[in-house]
Amino acid sequence: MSTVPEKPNLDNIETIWQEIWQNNNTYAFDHNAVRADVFSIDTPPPTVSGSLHMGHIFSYTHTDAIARFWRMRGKAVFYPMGWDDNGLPTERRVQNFFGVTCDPSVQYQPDLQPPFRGNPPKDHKPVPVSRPNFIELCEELTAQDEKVFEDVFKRLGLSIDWTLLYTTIENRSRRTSQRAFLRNLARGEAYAQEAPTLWDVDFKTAVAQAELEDRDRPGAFHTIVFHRSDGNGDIVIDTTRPELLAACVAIVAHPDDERYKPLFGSTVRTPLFDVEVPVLAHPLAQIDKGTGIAMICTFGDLTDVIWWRELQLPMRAIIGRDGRILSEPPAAISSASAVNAYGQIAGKNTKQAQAKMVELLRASGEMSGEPRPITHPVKFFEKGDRPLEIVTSRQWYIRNGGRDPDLRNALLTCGDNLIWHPDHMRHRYSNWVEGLNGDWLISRQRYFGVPVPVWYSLDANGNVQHESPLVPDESLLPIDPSTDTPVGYTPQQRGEPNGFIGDPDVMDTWATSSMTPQIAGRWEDDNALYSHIFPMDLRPQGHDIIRTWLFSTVVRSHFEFGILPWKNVSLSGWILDPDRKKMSKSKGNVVTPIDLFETYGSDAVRYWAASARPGVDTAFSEDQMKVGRKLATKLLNATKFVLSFGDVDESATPTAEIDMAMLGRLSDVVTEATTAFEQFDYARALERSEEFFWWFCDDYVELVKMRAYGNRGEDQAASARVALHRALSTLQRLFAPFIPFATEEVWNWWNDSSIHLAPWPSPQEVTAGILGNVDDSTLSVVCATIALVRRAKTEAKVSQRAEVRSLTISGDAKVLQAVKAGLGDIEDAGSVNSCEFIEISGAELTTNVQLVVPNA
RNA sequence: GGGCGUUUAGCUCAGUUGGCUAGAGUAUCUCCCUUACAAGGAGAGGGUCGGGGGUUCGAGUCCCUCAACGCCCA
Repeated sequence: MSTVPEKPNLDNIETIWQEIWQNNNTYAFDHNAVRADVFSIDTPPPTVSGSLHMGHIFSYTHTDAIARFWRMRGKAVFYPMGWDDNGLPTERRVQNFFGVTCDPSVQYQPDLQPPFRGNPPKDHKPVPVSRPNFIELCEELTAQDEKVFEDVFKRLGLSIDWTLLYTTIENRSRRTSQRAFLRNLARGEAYAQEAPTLWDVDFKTAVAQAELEDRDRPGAFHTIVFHRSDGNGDIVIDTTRPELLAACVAIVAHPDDERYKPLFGSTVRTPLFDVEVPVLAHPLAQIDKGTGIAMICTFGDLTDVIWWRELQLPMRAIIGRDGRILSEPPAAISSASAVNAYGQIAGKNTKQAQAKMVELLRASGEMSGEPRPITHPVKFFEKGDRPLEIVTSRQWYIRNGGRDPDLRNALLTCGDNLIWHPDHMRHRYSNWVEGLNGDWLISRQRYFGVPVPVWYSLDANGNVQHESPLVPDESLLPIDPSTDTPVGYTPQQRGEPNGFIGDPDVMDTWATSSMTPQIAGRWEDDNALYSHIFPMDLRPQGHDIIRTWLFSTVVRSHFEFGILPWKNVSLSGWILDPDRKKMSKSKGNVVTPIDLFETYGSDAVRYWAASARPGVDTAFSEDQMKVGRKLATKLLNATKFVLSFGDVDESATPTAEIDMAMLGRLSDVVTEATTAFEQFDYARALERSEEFFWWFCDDYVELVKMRAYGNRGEDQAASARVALHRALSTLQRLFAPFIPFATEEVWNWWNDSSIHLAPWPSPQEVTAGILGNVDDSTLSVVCATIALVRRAKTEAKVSQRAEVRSLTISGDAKVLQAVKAGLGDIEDAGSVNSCEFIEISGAELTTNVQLVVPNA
């Protein structure tokens, strides 16, 4: 028994159904389902201190459509959500909100009250709090942000099982991350090393290769005169960083450079600082760059690091972690005038130091000519505002193949074995892995993150014993070495001779995010669950984080389990504004999702997203949302029409050729949509279903409408009605993954349970009971005939309702036979009073329409 | 500099191993209040498939080349 509203509409359906789904646990994962019956998704956890934008709406809709398809296919869908609240963006937000700063040396204080909750005055000096207290404040603040995110995603209609929710900073995530790290450490996959490290002087942290970006910056070549030690003249070199002259350890030219070949092996003295440095050959020196000979400093750029390592040069660092020139000169700078020169740059930032060096070199006559401006690429932290410096420090690394060809090949094979959607995205992965030039630096000199879970013992003199870190038992995780005490020590021994200290650093956010399958699947906390969902079926994500999130997850899974973390990975494209520019806040062209939900409805916004083919950059288009809204409205009205005939014997079989042919076409559509979905091509599934649906409404329904009302007798009506029912049921289910609210609404008019738990339609059920092949050409000819009648009426500028006095149809025998099979429907739909047939052998379908002329 | 992608109607895009006259939506124009739907329907016009070359009986589709745009990496 169906209940159809008098005037169906889409108002408020999001609110209504989202609450019902929540109360009925419609999307609950079945924890008892065995692996073969599960479809598991490694959902990207959005950064909660940011905001949800159209890019999120876009890509999460794609995943949701896929999740809904597999759920209807009978899979237990493991579809968790996570919030990424671990990391720098949250840290900054929390500092600004509460007026605190994190200081790992401070003691934990239970029930700490921050000085402010929002808007601290500008002159407020941040209050230092312990790392555990800081994390508590982060959790308090992110909880608010997370509620907003949750509401948006629910409004969008994501079929998440919210009981599986995780955050990347909560206890469970910290435990998982630390456990994985300790196992990496035990197996030698993680190690600490003192090494030159790219350093952001504002954030005061090391950064990894994956977080770098090149930015073109203005610079200038300065020509500086070095003096040959043997007194036989000078050598002029070009450098963009004269302020690093005091850090110079050698000068270098290309081994084939005839100009400098005779000088290799000799030495020169640096201007001002009078340090003797060798003239060396290395293939990375560029013959055509500047004078072709460069100074090597510790360190101006990554090439300096390579030269320093490969040519085994001494260390003469002059830049500190604050980005300023160190107060003490390197030991090699010894003469009084050299020390004096150094004193004039000590304490300055690099820009000030450069100006001073230029001044000094000019005064001494050791700079030739004026600086020559150039534009060159400079390394930046992707979130940073100043060029990175290179400082030497002790850092933790996880091996990633950057220094080990065997591991690199193994990880390349991992990429080869993944199924990529779209396939060409696999090149992004292999390009990245092939270009790695070092291991993955995971320590960050930050606070709000997962602490590196180790301590170090101190010897009798209080020296740190880095070579033998103290590690906690896994059962104690998560720990914070800044407040927890290692086994065998007392808290009072922290920092004392023969005592201990904690590692002060936290891990990179990717070191935790790379564990999302393990965090969501409760690895080691609930191994039964984990075995049901891992390795996962799908990792959906943006292609911008292939080098970070995707790659790091592959690395961790490779080390811990020796297998890929997922079978499939799908990459969504970018959202472009109508000018085909990438949408971004700074351009001011960002639209708020909630406003669009209000204006067009969630289904309409989803329709726009789902129309975009996998991986393709897509223009933001409100027009497309309007089309989506039309589709949803049309489905409501079509449903109202089909259900208006009352209950239908669902077990009956259509008998009219037209009806059977329509179902034959629909059955093909089901096959195509199913195949497309199985290949993760939701857009194709939608397109095929939609194309059929509009044809169904415009042609088929119009053809059979009068017959369904009973114009041609009860048997004929029954055939049309059962065909309409079957088609409707099928179409509603085909659209369910895309427009979940509207489909649930209409399904609810004639079914008791949720459409989202209904079985995905099969081609067999659509054509059940229809024996033998139905000749589709009958339907084609009938539709073509009625189209010709419509055109005649349009050309005569009369209503489609106008009567046709007589319709003459010509064509060959086959055509006429087809027309006759659907003649009743043609006459009804075209208001045709009488028909004549003219058989012409081999002729195509033609018609002659004689209209009833009004008032004639 | 290396890699990848895109280029089809005014706009947004389909077009699967080469195969009927290259399609859809949208926009534009014309007509129609028609008993599921005017938040609708019927119809029309609109394309040198980025340029050039090649393979083939046949190329939007395959090959070569050039160009523009976009992304990734160095």
